[in-house]
Amino acid sequence: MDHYQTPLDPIFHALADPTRRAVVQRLGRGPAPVKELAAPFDMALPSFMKHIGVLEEAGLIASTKQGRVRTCRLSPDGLAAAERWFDEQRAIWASRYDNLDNLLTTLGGETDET
Amino acid sequence: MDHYQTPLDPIFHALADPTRRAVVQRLGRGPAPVKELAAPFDMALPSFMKHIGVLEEAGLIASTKQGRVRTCRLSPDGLAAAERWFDEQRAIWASRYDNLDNLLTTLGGETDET
DNA sequence: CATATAGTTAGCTGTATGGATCACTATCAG
DNA sequence: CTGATAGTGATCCATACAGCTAACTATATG
Repeated sequence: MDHYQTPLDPIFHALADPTRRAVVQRLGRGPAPVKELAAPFDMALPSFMKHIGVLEEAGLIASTKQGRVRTCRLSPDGLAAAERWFDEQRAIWASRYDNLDNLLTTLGGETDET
Repeated sequence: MDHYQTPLDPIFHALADPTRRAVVQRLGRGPAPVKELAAPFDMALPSFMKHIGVLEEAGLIASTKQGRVRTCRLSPDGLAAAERWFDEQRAIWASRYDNLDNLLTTLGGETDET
């Protein structure tokens, strides 16, 4: 049961770029062909395609080619993996505050919450 | 109304490295001096300090120096900013499904919004 | 068939990144 | 004062990254 986790490095790396985050955001509204995705950006197509490649490698998007058009869509698993990491962190802080709370409680001898 | 938002680029970039994520995770359990943070990693101190620098620049951690010891602690704002981005994305997907729902409803001939 | 469209492949380039070393400062312990 | 400890600062190096152009393939379309 190895719970094979999506590697976070490429996911966060992919998200560390405004162009790529914008693409993710746009795809959140639904699938789109590369050409349309590229339109808002002042960038040569090959350069833009690299971003698509990075996103796809990271498992954040998926794409299929039909005729000469490649359509991209969001693949929520990647995002979910990243969110999971944040959840873990929050769990850690939480347990820390619990401990602090326990400590204070122990020291104070009484739990007064107001 | 500029709502000066913490820039996401450096935050995600900082998180795109296992060493740095590990540091964040460790600091989630409470503050620690650099030396202690560096211990688990097989890396020269100056190299490790760069990671600390990246995290601090990104606003993910803060540090203060007392005597010759620099103590680092988590600064939750950075993490929060990143999480906020995920929240936005989820909101977008959600509205998309809403639209799909509306569309289907419209096609069905009735607008029912509970 | 001729041409436009949508990607793809293959380089090239400047800058950033992650690592190392060496030399240095500043503090604490005897 | 002497030495050890905890960071800093200043390079240096190899690799990765983000952008470019130019040339190519493959699919529509007139």
